[in-house]
Amino acid sequence: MPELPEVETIVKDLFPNVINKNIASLKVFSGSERLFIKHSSSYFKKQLIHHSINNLSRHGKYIIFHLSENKILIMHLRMTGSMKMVTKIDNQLQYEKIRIVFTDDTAIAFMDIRKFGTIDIVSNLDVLKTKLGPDAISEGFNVEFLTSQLKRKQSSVKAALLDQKIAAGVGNIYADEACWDAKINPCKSASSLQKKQIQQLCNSIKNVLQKSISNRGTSINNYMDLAGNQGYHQTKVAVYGRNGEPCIRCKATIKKIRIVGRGTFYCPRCQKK
DNA sequence: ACTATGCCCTGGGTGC
DNA sequence: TGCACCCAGGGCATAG
Repeated sequence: MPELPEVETIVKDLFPNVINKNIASLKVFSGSERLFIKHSSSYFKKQLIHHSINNLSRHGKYIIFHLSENKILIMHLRMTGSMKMVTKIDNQLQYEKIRIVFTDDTAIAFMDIRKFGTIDIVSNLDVLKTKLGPDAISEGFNVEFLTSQLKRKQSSVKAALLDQKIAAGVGNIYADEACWDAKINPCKSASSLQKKQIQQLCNSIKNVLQKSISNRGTSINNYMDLAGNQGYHQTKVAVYGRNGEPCIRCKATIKKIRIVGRGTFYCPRCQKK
């Protein structure tokens, strides 16, 4: 599932392939109906065609295409969305839902097995600002901000880390990895963390995300990069998906529990409550 | 206002 | 081998 490091990898790879290109057409395949709930596919075609991509950015798990005439295309891959660079004439890929074709006949194919992915066209980024806090690897995400947020949270640390208004881009895998790295029990009440623990947690979140970015993301489940290759970070995870296996720090057995409906992995010895 | 829960969806895994 | 069932979880709507 693409979280911040996976989306970051995709955006970095996508950049040289799309920047300053002009959109010639939008191909819409069957099974893409959910993508077009907010607006019709013809609306999207009208909005996109003849526009150029001036810039590309990311906030949390959202991919942001900055188009000419101040139009903005926002994509979210959710659980199983992926993209691949193809050409206009390539056959439809498996699970391909839409294809954005450029005037040089290259194209972005958007695939999605479970159809949870979303696209939207907006005129400014207000829609993201209202639902997202600072990006977890940005300067805005720091000890002061995290402290102010955790203090007033009436939930577990794990639930707080999954809250995109607190740590935009952190998902289930990196929330668990960060808690393990900071030696904090994910069940612990967020508001009960000591100053030192919050400092450690903030550092751990950034370190865990940056390490994964340098490994081109974690390929557990369906994540693939723009070229269809897996990341390398799945061999580096400390707890996620390792229930029953020994903790790499203290050799105790990793446990799996559920917190706010999400599978949560932790070491009961070095992440005491 | 807040937090928790169910839902969307499909492929892969498990157990009978 | 077949088939029913369960699980994975991001973000949203809804319930409490």
